Amino acid sequence: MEQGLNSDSNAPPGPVDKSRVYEVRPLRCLVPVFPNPPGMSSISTPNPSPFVCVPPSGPFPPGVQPFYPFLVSNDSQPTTTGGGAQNQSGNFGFGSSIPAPVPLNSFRTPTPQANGESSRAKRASKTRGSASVVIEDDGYSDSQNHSDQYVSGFSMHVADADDASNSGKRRGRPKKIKSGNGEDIDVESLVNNLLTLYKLKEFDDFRRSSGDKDTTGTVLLVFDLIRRKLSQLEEARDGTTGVARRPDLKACNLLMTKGVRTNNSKRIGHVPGVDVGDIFFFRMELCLVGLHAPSMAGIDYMSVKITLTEEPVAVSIVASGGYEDDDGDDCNVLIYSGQGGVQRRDGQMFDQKLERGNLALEKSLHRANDVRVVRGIKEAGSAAKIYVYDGLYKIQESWAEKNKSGCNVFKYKLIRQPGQPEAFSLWKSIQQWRDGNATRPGLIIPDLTSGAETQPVALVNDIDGEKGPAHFSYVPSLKYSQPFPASRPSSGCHCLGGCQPGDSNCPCAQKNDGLLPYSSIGVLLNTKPIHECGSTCACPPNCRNRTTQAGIKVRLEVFKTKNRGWGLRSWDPIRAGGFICVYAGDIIKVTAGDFENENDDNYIFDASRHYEPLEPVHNSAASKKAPFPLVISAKNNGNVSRFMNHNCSPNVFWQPVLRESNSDVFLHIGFFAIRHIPPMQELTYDYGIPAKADRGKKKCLCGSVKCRGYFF
DNA sequence: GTCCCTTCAACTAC
DNA sequence: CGTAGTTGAAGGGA
Repeated sequence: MEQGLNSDSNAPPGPVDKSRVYEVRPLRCLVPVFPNPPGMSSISTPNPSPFVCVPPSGPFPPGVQPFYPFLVSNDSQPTTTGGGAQNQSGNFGFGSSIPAPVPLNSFRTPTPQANGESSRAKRASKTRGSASVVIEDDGYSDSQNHSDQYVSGFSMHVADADDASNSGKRRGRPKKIKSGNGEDIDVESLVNNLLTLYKLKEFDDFRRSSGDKDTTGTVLLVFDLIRRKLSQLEEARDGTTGVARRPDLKACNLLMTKGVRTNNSKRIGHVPGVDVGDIFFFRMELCLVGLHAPSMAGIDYMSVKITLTEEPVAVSIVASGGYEDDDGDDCNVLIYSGQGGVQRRDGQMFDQKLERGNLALEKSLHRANDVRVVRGIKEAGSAAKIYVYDGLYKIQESWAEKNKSGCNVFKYKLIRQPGQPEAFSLWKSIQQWRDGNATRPGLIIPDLTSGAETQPVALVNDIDGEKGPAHFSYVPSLKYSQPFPASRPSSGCHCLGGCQPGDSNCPCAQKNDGLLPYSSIGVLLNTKPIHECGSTCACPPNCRNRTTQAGIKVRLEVFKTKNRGWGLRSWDPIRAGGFICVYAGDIIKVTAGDFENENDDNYIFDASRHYEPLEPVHNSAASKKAPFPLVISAKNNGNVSRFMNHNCSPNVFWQPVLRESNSDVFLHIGFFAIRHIPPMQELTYDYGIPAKADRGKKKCLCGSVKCRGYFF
């Protein structure tokens, strides 16, 4: 299955260790031994010896000791005299006694029969499905208060969850949600509609077991749509506090029970449809695409049959800072702690055991199979954790050491396999650029906006010697001299603390079908033209219904592409639905009629063009019907969006954003992420096809499989 | 199949 | 902003 251990031509230089023993016979016949004194990390030794396997009775190579750290019972180790690690936790050795062969599964935890009473008590206190809330807030913290008001039709609670006490009774999973006026809102049908829309009804076993980019993309997309919809609906109910609400779990569960998932079967190595560098915002997303199956656990493993016996091997890990891992400078090295050793309830620590994931990692060390690594990143200033698929690693060595509580912890040193795209290391680099600890290579200007935006926008060229794009004036927004006329006069809202999702009296929410179009962190929830608050609204500038007015929130850079001139990309990860920027420039047309691009202006935004429906964006074709003919030129005046290139498979789309005041309507163009966009991935959108598509046609170099071959 | 257990979540409250 | 407390879902294993 996998190549031999030392066949890797890219292995780091160093003497080949002939003492390594690679037994074909089952490992249970071998005893792992460690070359270093117990408790000492081999990282710190000048010439670390590799982990070796020898027969349990010896002979041992010089400097190695038998490793029996966590013996749990005497009967599994008949010849020891010390009675196991509990009695001699400071000493991994065996003094003068040499142990007899012990199967590795002897290290497994004995079944906790003695704890029957406590587990019974735990069981009795556990109720199920009794939360009074089913539809959730958006996954990210909302600094604004929930409204206390009910919104008719959107306030929800679990239909059968009137009993929140610990009665001990188990309840079935509620499938329906009851609105405030007693009307059932069927989440099932909501989900079913989405599945039909995205053709996930006929999800076959092949797609389920083995994915591709389309499949993973669609599954993640529908997950996020459900999650966001649940959030939006829940926000519209009254603000229940003190209830842990997890739309991510519910969205995942809905999909899982319908079999909408991919890469269902575990595998060693890459997962089809997931690229190195792809980012995720929830652990459940890792489950759904088969990158990492456990919903919480850090180590995923599978059983592999070797000749007669089966043994576990690790397939993926999530390194998320849950244990006291060393955070070294080398992004290609990961020191990973084994699992267990801590009681989640009270934080009590005890020795880790060579079982489950730990055993699998140990086996994977010997089998030298690839292990996928997902890095969890906690961004400063953000409560959110982001997961980055960092590609394939191999386990180089393992050892045990004592943690701060004096308990034994397994450690595994993983080495990133060479030849993979930058992923986690890129995040580290960006962090350095941001902190000023390193200069962005190829940096020309730190901020080409000269402070016009809330975030600096770097100008970078690490391709050739060109010093920048042709001159233009940076303007952060669209300046109207002549707004569009409103069909009916609009009065602003009176939401002094900002528009709240539960406020049925807010006229701005009403314009958006009663639901605010943005989540609390500015993620777009709608697929219709957005009605934002305008100048006659009383809400403050940080109102969430002014998301596109608040300016750019991500750190962007304008960079020289290889073959498509200048482009735009982001240092920050961008969530699906996340706001990026508006299209700024000069309005050159606000009246009906065909627009003729007579000056071969390459910086035209034309809302009246035809746009192919974006499969990933629900109802995108309908939403692209801008209510007014708007043509913007960013040739002389513009913002970052003038650098966004065309792509036939874009990762950004635009939405009409309407801001009304009295009898005036100001139409703006907001750009949002179609899917999660990792840092430094070029931001592109579909330029669309003008009504007169006979001139100005340009050769498209987007390189996507769906490339039309040209753009305008 | 069921039930129980474990688990580098994600949230809210203080 | 740290952390303590709360509620969890999936999958392994018995």
